[in-house]
Amino acid sequence: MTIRTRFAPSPTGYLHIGGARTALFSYLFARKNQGKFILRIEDTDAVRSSAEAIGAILDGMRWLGLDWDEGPFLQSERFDAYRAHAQTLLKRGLAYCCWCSPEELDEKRKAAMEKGLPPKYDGRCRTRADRPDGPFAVRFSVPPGATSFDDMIKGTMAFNHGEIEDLVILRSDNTPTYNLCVVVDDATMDITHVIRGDDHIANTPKQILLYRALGYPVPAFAHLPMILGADKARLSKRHGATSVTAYRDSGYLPHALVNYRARLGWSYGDQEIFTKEELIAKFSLESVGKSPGIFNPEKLLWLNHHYIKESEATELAPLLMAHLNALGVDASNDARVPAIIGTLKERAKTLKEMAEGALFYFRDEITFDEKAARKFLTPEAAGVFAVLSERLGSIGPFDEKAIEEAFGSVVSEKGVKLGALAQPVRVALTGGTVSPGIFETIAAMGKEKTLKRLAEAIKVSSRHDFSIEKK
RNA sequence: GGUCCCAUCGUCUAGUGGCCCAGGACGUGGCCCUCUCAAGGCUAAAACACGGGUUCGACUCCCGUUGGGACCGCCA
Repeated sequence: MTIRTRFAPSPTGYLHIGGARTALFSYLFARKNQGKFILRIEDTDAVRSSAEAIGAILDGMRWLGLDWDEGPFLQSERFDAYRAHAQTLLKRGLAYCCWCSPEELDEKRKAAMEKGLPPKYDGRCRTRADRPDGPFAVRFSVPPGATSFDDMIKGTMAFNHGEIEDLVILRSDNTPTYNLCVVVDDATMDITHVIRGDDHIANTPKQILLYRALGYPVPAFAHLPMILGADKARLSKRHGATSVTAYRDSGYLPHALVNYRARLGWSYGDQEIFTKEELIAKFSLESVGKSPGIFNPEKLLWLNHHYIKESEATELAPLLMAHLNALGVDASNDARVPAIIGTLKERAKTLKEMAEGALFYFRDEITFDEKAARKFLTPEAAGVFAVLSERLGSIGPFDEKAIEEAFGSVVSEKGVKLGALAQPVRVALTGGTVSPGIFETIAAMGKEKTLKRLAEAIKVSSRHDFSIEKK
């Protein structure tokens, strides 16, 4: 039997960081077992679902590389199937019509909650003989007894039917509800393993009852613990960016996100870094933990930085363009880009940071940090810049080695330390005191731009008057 | 309130009765390297929630307590 898993988000928002992990685990489990991974959109709530959200979810899934084998199926296109199943239940006497109004039930529920009683539907219409006019809903008739199942993550779970109310499966407007839809879909789509968040645990016995009433085999269940925010509350907008596309826009690499989330709740000994292939080969539901995990942005950042460092400059280049564009730089025809990325990989934790750090390479005019300029762009420095400029202008291949030699010669002639030369040059070229190594920076910047900047710096330094910038 | 789930460093986790006075990773501190900032190397501090059992022996098994969380919809 081929293993079939599914990810079934409701399109009421973007692909959430928590939902994406559920998707990831379902995906990994299917791939590990040479199974199929199905995508289904649970949009039975017409009011809260939107086409934009569906697009955003598909977008997020693709970006993360979670390719699905079948779907996306839309529940809104399968209403006939759900209604037919509800009719079957009605015919078999396993469901009944209910004329109670939602308002009335809502009041009863509130009253029960206040008294500290379980807010359960009293089953009033269950034995009702008459068929009054007006709209009615269809409820599943929960039989007496108890239901238990072996969760692949949490272990054996048992529920008394006394705690389960007769759930509505068809609303009074003839639309199906969630529990009916999942069961019908999972059954007819031959889903063998239902992997989802543990907020669905309480639904599971209801669904098992539905499978049985409908005569379908019951799939295996695996309930994943939730991801919480730093305050141990369920992850929400308050915890910062939570949609996967927001991470893309902030300069995260998709695999960093995948790797991070795989390790949140799952582990493989002490290993932290996994390629996608390793994840697939090593994943198992047995090694998924039972307890909820707290989302740690710092570690994600570390992983992202790790993957930036590991990536080739040429593969990062196209990704960086978008972030440069956002800062008003079009570097698409600039041949220096790979070399520039090479200088920034070690110190940019995100692509966004990298773009910001790369800005000085592209600007026509640089603005000097006032404090730095005051300290380093002195008349003495102007003299050194002139000598250096001459040296750099005469070297053959403009590479790091030749540049270092040029610096070496100036250093020994002037009898100064390298630092005393490097810092002023850094300010002259980048505008500030922080940058990649000075030789690699110069090499990446290119001869032309370097000499132009030095010439400008000589002018500024000779004057050594920054009163204009001072205001 | 009821039902259910969970519990190892601040965080993610290893650990399936002796290998553990508890290992790794992020973060934090220190040192080294060094042209700035990083990166890298070394190093330090940091945890088995509590109380009872079971056992020759419990982080590991059982019970209770406490603390977190989820669910209780004609939402999904």
